[in-house]
Amino acid sequence: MTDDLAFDVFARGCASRVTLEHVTGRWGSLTLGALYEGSFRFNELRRRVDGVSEKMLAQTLHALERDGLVHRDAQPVNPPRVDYRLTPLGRDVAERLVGLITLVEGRMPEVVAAREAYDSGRAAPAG
Amino acid sequence: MTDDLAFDVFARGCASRVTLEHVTGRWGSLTLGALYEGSFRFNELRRRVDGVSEKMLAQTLHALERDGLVHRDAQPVNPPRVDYRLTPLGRDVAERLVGLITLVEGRMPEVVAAREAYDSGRAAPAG
DNA sequence: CAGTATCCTGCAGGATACTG
DNA sequence: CAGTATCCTGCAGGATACTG
Repeated sequence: MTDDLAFDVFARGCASRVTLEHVTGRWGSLTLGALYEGSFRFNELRRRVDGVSEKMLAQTLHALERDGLVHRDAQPVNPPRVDYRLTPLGRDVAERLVGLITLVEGRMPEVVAAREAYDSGRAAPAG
Repeated sequence: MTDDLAFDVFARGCASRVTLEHVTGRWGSLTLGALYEGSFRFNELRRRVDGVSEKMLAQTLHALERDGLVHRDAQPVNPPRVDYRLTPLGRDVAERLVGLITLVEGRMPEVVAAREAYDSGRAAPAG
């Protein structure tokens, strides 16, 4: 019974699935990664989050803000100035995310070796 | 300078980006989560990974196997029997993934509260 | 600057049928 | 059982133009 918990928790936990997708999704993870470095304005983020479009960055930031991971600080000046930064919750999440990323990064030699073994096994099967 | 490292590492590290997407993607994360519980056959996994199609499970397992995260054990019997389980590398990655998931799961009350605050702020702005 | 609105397209991924 | 092959569709997400 107990060994089902860890899995069930994210296979069925629908509300958290949505948040998890915001966190681990392509733009979500990159945005959290960028904000882990500090506070940035919208267009600074656009430059940091390589390849993101205006639309997707806006959409991503809304999702993360709504989930309480990112704080949006809009200063009532002209021209507008809006700063984004992680909330304490966002920082905790980003920390774990960066930990996962760092682990995978550090193990890429193993991954690359596995890929080569896999590909050569396929190219010349059974030998 | 040093504060750029953690971010650059995954913004630009293309090879790892691909692996990261396998790990954090919808079916990849669920499959790793399932295999974190133990070893399973193809159709057992289909039942455990809720909502996955044959095609996507096959595709996901290939990617994870090629990355060296999952081991495929095909026994030469009839009818065929194939067991999938995590490699040591896969286990390390799944551990961090489950850690991230567990963190988000545990903090969902905060997320839900943030959403309610966000939504009511939108419904009745400035108040 | 910090976005929103609209249009459009490629491809993730589902459904279905078939195979060793 | 453990897949592969084919067809098809919805929507993620890009491009472009516009706004407070």
